[in-house]
Amino acid sequence: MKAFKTANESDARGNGFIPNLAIDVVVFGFHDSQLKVLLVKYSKTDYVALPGGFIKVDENLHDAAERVAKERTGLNNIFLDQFFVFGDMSRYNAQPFREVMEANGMPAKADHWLLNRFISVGYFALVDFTKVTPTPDKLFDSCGWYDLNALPALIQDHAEIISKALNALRDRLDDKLIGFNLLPEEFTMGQLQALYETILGKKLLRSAFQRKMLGLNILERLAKKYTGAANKAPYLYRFKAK
Amino acid sequence: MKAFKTANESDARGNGFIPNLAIDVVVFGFHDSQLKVLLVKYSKTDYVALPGGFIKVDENLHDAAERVAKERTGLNNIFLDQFFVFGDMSRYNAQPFREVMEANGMPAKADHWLLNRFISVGYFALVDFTKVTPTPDKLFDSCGWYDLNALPALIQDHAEIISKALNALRDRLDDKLIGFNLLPEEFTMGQLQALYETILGKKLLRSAFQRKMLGLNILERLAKKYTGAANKAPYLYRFKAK
DNA sequence: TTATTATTGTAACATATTGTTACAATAATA
DNA sequence: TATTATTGTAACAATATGTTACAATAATAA
Repeated sequence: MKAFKTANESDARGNGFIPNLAIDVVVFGFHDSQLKVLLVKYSKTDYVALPGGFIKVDENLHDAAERVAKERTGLNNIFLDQFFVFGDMSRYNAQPFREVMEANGMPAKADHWLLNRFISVGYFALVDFTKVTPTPDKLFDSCGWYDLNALPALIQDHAEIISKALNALRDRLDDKLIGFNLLPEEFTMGQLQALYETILGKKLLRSAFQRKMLGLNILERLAKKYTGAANKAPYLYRFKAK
Repeated sequence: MKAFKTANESDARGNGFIPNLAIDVVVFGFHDSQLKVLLVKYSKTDYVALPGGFIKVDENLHDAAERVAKERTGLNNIFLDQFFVFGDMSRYNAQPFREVMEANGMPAKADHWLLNRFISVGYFALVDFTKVTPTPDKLFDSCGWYDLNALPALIQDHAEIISKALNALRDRLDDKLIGFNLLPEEFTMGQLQALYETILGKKLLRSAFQRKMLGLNILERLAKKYTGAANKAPYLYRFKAK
């Protein structure tokens, strides 16, 4: 969960928001053959966390997730998928928030709504890395990409949330063909394979991979891409929506 | 969501429970080659709903789901899986609850906590039909099995919740081998195939199905089962836990 | 201009998985 | 003892996937 977003969140009562319920969004990007995750760091402390937020009392849950994702990426039409609800008492630890609030000159009274126990709905977002503008909260955090293989220490259970998000992404990759959301509009077969290998965490055979992808009939072949390399130029492809 | 369960739920403020958040459990059973769903019917009205409940302020989410499932089935160690969170505003309709409360002599003041908007975490449970004792709430409902193919009208979005639960069950059937939770301890290959066919909604080829199941190395072959029918007696099998 | 080099696109074959047909082995009953 | 309806499994066919091989480039070097 992530605190201090819109005007009302700093209200000690949390007026206008559903209490005890948060959203955490794992925003995945793909760059330099690496999976990246968008994280925020609270100012004046070193706490690193997932982008998160709360649900307005009259807001659709999915809209709240979109709002959170849009605030941190600057993007519209983000691919978002629910994957798990985190509701163990063991995840409850208000200490980081208390410190953040105090470090930023905010009275952290014991009954402040943000210091209560929260259950959090986990979403993952798949975005085109090149289109994202990591956007910090105006008041309380910085925001940026981190390598999935070199994550810093995260508050509460946010490391576990990322881990479960990655598992969900892996599970749904073949059935739901959602990987394309991580690539730019046009891409080569090599880039697509690198993406799959990175997500699945294993090497794939080039020949079989290409045959499979082309056999799915979801790729439109475009012009060749002359990279300047001393070899045959690969074709560009575009994902064919149904 | 389901109302009026333990002492405190009838409190107009909902003290002790997390507000605006509910759990709905789709309890699946298998009987007579049919999938069954456990539903409750509120007394003095004809509203039919999924078993549901709320989360205590200091209770693990999963424990709350177990508690709800246990209250309606009488079973311990129930297989439970999260599948979706229902959070659209369009599902919000307090009218049925208002009627139920009034019909049962309970003052349904406009600010009663149960009449607020709820977001609901969907779980499905897989149980051995023969072991379940459908147990109504002491005060406000009856409880029983309904054929999945002949569901009555349900309140709010409960029909959609069941539909999504079934989809989740289908998706996870092969990967996670959870179907066995719907069968008694010992079963024949024919029963197992009937279960799979019912869940997947299609016929399977006996020969390939048997070969696949045996090839998974998860079945322990027991004694033959003499059914009294004029044909070869099938073996009984038991699911081998890892 | 003509090799050289690395990579791409695809064919060809091998292996594994799944679909389909066939048949022997029963457990009652006639 | 023959008949009947299943069950367990083999055998073959059709697909799908794993693996190897090779022609077709797009630069660069000779």
